Amino acid sequence: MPNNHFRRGELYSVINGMASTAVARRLQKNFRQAGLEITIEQWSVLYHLWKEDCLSQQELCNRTFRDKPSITRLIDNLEKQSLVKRMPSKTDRRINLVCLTDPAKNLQQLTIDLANQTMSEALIGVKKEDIDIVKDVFQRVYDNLT
Amino acid sequence: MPNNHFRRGELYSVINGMASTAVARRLQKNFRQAGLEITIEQWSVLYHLWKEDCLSQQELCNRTFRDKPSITRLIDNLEKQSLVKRMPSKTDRRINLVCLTDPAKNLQQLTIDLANQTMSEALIGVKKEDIDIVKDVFQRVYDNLT
DNA sequence: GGCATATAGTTAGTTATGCAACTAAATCAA
DNA sequence: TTGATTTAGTTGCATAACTAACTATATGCC
Repeated sequence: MPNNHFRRGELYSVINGMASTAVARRLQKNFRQAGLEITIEQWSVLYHLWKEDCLSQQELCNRTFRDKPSITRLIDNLEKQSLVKRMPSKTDRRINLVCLTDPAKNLQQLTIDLANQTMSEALIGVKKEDIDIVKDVFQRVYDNLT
Repeated sequence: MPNNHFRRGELYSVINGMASTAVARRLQKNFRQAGLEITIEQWSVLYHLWKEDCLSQQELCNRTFRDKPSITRLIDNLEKQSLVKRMPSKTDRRINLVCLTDPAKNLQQLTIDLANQTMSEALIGVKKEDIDIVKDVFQRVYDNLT
């Protein structure tokens, strides 16, 4: 039983260490080699805006699983690079709608190709069913804890 | 096919966002509620030292999947809290062996119990076989990229 | 022995994260 | 309508991450 218990801590350690470094690092590297100055965190925000433009910061928090200060600062940095603009909502003056600029729209295809390529490299030898299981497990974990 | 491709980027987004925040945040919170002042990153270093004490910083890099500057500063902070000590190796003067102090040894049982409890909460409704699949997938991903 | 190369660790600079405390606007209720 | 509560976003502070450049020691080759 102590052995069984210990393995859960280990699982945490493995998931946290591997997932959040190896893939992220490779993707970041591929971005840089392609001459792109964006971080993967910034990219994850753009990713959701490409799916649906002009989201509120709160909505970006929900979709990227980040807290509000993190999003505030990611948007700050994206705005400095002229990739997004904060547009005050007309119906609720508390809300900033975060909208893509034209340069950001042009990044979509290239960066998504790079992400696909990176994930393909990462997933060599992994069965499609297992990928679905990983997604289900993380969804369940997220639901359990929030 | 474009749709299929898009889903891999999404997978990255899901794994990175969910795994590295929800579980980590909960575990950190449980540590703090128990009056422990350590971060989960610091804990992950201690975790490997409890399994094998007096590892070199390079060995801690390998086992925690972190780079050298990250480990340098984690050890700096752990040393400030008197949880580890850097001991120069007698056979190779480049090497610091990182060794646990007595206070750190006393933290082992409590923090591992908290980690187990957190992972149990996180994994409610997840089948044991699926947990093993997740571990295998992440091992494979890590091997593919390093 | 002596020089090139590899390895262990540190430092500096930028970005990101979490938490707590804050402002401003909207909503709800008496 | 006014006063309390909720929601959206920002700011300050501490820790952690990556990269690149650095020092110091060890190893390998001639």
